[in-house]
Amino acid sequence: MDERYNFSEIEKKWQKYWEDNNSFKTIEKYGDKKYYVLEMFPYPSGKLHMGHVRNYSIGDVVARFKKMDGYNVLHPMGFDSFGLPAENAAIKHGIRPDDWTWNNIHEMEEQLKELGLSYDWDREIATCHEEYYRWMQWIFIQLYKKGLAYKKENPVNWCPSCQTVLANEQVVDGACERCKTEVTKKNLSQWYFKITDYAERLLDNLDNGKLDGWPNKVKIMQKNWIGKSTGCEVDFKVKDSDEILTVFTTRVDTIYGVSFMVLAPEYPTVLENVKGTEYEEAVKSYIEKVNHMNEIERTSTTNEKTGVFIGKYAINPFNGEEIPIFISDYVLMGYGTGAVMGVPAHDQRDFDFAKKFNLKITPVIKPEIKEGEETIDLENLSEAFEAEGTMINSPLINGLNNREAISIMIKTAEEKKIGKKTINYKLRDWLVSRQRYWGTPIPMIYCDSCGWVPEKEENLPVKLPTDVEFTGKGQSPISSSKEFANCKCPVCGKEAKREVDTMDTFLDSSWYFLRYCDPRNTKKAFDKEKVDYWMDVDQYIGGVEHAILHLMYARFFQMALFDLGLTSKEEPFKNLLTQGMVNKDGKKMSKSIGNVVSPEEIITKYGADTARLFILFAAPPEKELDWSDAGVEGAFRFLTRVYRLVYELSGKYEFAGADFEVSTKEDKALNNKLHSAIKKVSEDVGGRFMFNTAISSIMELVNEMYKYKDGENPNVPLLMKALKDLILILSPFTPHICEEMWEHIGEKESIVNMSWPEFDEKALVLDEIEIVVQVNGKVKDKLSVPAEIDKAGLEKVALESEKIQMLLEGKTVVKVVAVPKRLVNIVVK
RNA sequence: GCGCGAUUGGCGGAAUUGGCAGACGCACUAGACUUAGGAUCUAGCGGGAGACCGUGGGGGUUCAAGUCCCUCAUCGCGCACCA
Repeated sequence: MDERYNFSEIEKKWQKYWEDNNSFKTIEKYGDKKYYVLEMFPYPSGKLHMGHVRNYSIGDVVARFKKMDGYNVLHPMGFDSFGLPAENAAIKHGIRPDDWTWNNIHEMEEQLKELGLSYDWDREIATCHEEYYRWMQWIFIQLYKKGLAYKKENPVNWCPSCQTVLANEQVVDGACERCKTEVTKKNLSQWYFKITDYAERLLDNLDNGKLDGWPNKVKIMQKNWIGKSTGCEVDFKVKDSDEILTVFTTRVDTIYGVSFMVLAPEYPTVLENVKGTEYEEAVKSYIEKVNHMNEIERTSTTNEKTGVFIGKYAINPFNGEEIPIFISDYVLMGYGTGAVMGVPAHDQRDFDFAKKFNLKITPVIKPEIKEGEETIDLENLSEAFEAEGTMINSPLINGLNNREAISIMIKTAEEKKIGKKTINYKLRDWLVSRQRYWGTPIPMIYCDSCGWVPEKEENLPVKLPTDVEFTGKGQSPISSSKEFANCKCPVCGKEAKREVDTMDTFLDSSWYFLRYCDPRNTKKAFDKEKVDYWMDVDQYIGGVEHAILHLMYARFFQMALFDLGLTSKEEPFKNLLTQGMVNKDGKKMSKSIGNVVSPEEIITKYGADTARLFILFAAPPEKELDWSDAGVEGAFRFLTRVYRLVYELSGKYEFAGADFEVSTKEDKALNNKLHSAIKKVSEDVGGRFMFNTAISSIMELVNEMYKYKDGENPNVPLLMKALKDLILILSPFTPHICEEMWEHIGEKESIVNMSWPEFDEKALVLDEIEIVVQVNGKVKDKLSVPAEIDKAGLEKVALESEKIQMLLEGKTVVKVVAVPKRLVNIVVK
């Protein structure tokens, strides 16, 4: 060991050692306790950023700790390697997407290895690899066979820049999640997954204890996204017609207050209803106008209500009243039935609409006014009254609380056969087709006689063609292949055509954690026994930006595969940690601001151990982390300090282990610090995920050791024991330097195979402790007392203190609260 | 608008069950060693001369509140005409 901390040599040396010795190779040990640590795999952009470093450092500390703690740890890494950037590179620079991707993967592998992460590289996967997408296609076919995949023509979200459709989840504020281009609507025939069949289960498991290890925030986001609402469908007859319009409402209690009906402009029978009438022109031009609006304009809540009367009337089935029917853009075709009953007195949107079109406002709920509150003039409402109250003007339910009225009205509607209880979800089926090249080909074939049929499983994979042109325009590049589309129907053998669309890359990432359990299987997607041994993922770590998309899709896949009998766990991720972003100067690191700190430059300047240590120490993992150059210096300084401690002591003392007594006060203090640190790190890394406080307790130990070694008569065997344990508990954070020091103190085996040190409860207990004496809750004195002193003894000692006696002079003691091991509080008057 | 979450020294943060607020680190100040220091070591470091005052503001519960309750403010995130 060099006198100087030569991090770059040390890190290279140990990275090579781990690789040469297969230090992190993992095999199934059935019956042994296992731990599956998973970090969200990266897209191979070619360069690692600080967010990756944070994500993988967290995972690595957990993996290394659990391994030392006796678990059989699965800690894999791979690449989510299908996706648009590869194709864009092809369009721009004429590089083949596969070449571009594999080059990036190799670069990123190198960078990951430079961080000293404890991955079992033998399990590495890349979703663009034939052996991966082959099984992706196989899974697609299983879902298809189970009735969970279907093709449908629908208006879909279309990104004009990416030249592809997008899932609802990929549209953010009316724009493409990836390129921020405004999304338009297009009518296309596309493949969907029936995720809505799983809405209830996806929702249930958020609350039934299965996902207790998830952040509440993520669960709430998913709950909102699924958007369950329970209500009632009611049939309204159209006057002078056979047509029935069914509305969906959560407030059937207000049905006597209905004064109009609104349909979505896209409602299928609208044009038919106005055909040849005086309303036709106005209705058509309104629909035209709405079609030209983008998502943001259309859904803006600040917009004044617009709409057009279509010349027809509907009949309220409860009171026979005739109400005018309008179309308006505030009613969405995609939710409920696309038809809404207007109750202006008790819904703000309906109120705004009624005001605009001078429609009747009939109050049917009377507020219960409490004393001191302002009364509400129901006859002259200035806004809708949306709170609870007592039913009025409603023959069937007058006098009831409106909540009770809801269930009675649903029952009545069902009895009269004019409606039924309904549950609606905001969640839509998952659109999985993409009109792009660099993705898994959808293994479906269209035959004029047989319709859509899946490719035979023995013919998988359906390989991506290579004779394609990348123009960035029009249809999927795959359709430019001369060979690809032509095939034989797997059922009847006639000429048939392949699907030329590829799968959304979110499918690839919806089961990769299962493939890691059995990554080289050429016979199956994964072996059930292996998956059952490793799953579920004990700790999943990644950015909160995946709270809805990836994390919901993966849950859906896991459930569907569970239903297919392919796995025994219904949920994939037992515990989830969402790490915060890495910022610089309070802002997101970005090229345009020019505040990007690259992992490479930090590793070159300080080494991977310092980078890891700083990033874990600077903030708790869930919080945002502000990059600080001074903070990195501090982390580096600490490692140098540890290194020097080992170097100095090794030159002075023998490391041979020997029995020792912990006798002096100084011995006890050091021993106490040592065992407190072991305990703290065990708890903070093993359970709380507070790496910052774990590291700070190690720093305290180092400070104490510096103090101790220069004191009088240091107890050498004790010091050596502390040094050894120090290296052990620091090793998950900064593995390279710890291996080096470990070797230096004469240990023969790699530190990754060592057991986690145990702490001694007895060492944590001090003989003498300091307790606080308060008078009226204010600290007035501190006393050193035997740790085991009881309540009465404590009280006695406190009252005998000189300082306290002086303060008590002339006052009456009302009460004394004594809490052993903590404090005494004397209440006086 | 609705739903989450946050607010603690100059800064990042700690205080896990209501029990000494400010652990640990950064920055800063003084000193030591030194030809020199952006190395290292030592000491100090919330405010106030002090009694005391201090965890975004106001109120409450309690012997005791950063922690529990009410209320207001600011910031961040998510959803957003979902009937």
